[in-house]
Amino acid sequence: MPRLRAVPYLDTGSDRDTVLLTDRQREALATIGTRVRLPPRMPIYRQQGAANWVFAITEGVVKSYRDLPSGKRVISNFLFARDLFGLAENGVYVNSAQAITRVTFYRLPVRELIQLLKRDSEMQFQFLMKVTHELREAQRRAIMVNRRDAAGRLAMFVALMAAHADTTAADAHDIRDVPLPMTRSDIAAFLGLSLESVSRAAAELERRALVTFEHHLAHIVDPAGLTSLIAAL
Amino acid sequence: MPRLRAVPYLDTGSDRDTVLLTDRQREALATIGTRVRLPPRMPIYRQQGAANWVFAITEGVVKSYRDLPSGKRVISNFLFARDLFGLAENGVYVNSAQAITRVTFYRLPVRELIQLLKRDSEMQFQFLMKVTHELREAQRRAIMVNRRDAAGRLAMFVALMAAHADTTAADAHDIRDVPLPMTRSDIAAFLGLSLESVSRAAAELERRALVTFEHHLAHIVDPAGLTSLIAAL
DNA sequence: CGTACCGTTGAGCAGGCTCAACCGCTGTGG
DNA sequence: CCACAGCGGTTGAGCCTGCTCAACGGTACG
Repeated sequence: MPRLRAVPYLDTGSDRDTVLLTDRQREALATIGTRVRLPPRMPIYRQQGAANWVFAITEGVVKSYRDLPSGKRVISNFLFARDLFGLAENGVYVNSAQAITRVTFYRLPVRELIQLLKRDSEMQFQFLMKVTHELREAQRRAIMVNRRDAAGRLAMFVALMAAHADTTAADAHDIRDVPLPMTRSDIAAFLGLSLESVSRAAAELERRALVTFEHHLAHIVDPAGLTSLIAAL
Repeated sequence: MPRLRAVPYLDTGSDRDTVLLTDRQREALATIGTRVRLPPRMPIYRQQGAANWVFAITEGVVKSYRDLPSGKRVISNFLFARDLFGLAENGVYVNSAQAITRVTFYRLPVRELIQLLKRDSEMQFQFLMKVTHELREAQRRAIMVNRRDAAGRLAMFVALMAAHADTTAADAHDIRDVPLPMTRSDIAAFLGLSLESVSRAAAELERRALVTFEHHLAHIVDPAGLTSLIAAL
């Protein structure tokens, strides 16, 4: 059943992401939606396509990207478990979406979802908090990409992925091994860098003994050093 | 009374911004809120301050910005009539806000607003659409700032301001005179450029006979040329 | 009239982009 | 079984453009 993850607008005392939705609400969503499982690299929808569904991830990683007139590809966001995706405008998706890992999500028909939200005001409020959360995250990403130096951007990216990693760890700061299921090219398209720059930035972080990279895993060697580099924006 | 402006998620047939909120809903908001008028440059709230209010602009321009540890200042957004601002996380504002022009807004107490939204599901839906709209705009801004060339960024900025300008013109593309009430420094902090680069970019747009700048007004000389420069991202 | 602020312009520097070569791995077809 | 192409990734050389530092002009205000 679908879940949602969001930091609340108002203070709730705990600084952990609040798990939204009651069991009853999750059941209602599961009832109107369809559970779908897809293999890696599978396209989910294309920009300008009719936006008939909103998607709620339960497992895996999805990328949301946009192809620009020039042919450049920008990745707006990576989506994880308990995230929503399927942003649209005037009935058409503004981005394309594609599975990165094997992914499981609930496919929710928009019109029925809207009716459900209008009937269940508490659940609609959870969705409002979720979208508000995404707006904050988008601002944070904008600040990250604002940095001039590639190493700093990549450092922030690793920290961001660490925050999204399995929350089984008691504290996000204790996470040392960060899975990076996306390719270098995806990271570049997300950070607004060339993929060569990402590669060089990774080499620099290793040279500075902050993070090591192997395959699709980043290992944080010096959390304090990484944090101070991130704070230097 | 407050209004909201948003492009809907679903197709409504018209591509104009849909004016949200019924008269009754606007009255309800005016009842719980306070109408406030401020002179230019007046601070409204500070980042990390207790987030007790959400604001709905009826007239004027506001900037929402963030001071980074390094001392750099980033402008996340400019807000216009029929915009909401006051984004918070865990009960504290994530940005600071300051009036640019003389501004009038409704100051809505968050807790009462939430209660009102939970009671009036249709109005809550309008707010959900508004935040969704802002999320799309944030993605669009991210793409704008992604550009390498300063002239292209400034061109997109002028087009963005034209879209926000008085919608008295029948078509946004017909707007030639675009007020830019913010300083060059504000534009630079918004676009992620140095203010010298903004100045040089303005000079280049004038040299290319696309836009002329005087005081706080941009005059679009060659709309087609400007559009093609913008599309070249 | 001096000061402060906004804005413009110039010189030199630095960091990221482009183009290009190269490595290792994988899947394919002769 | 091997040759080859394709893809992801790394590294190097040189260029380009935006940043920094600096000087200067115009305007508003005490």
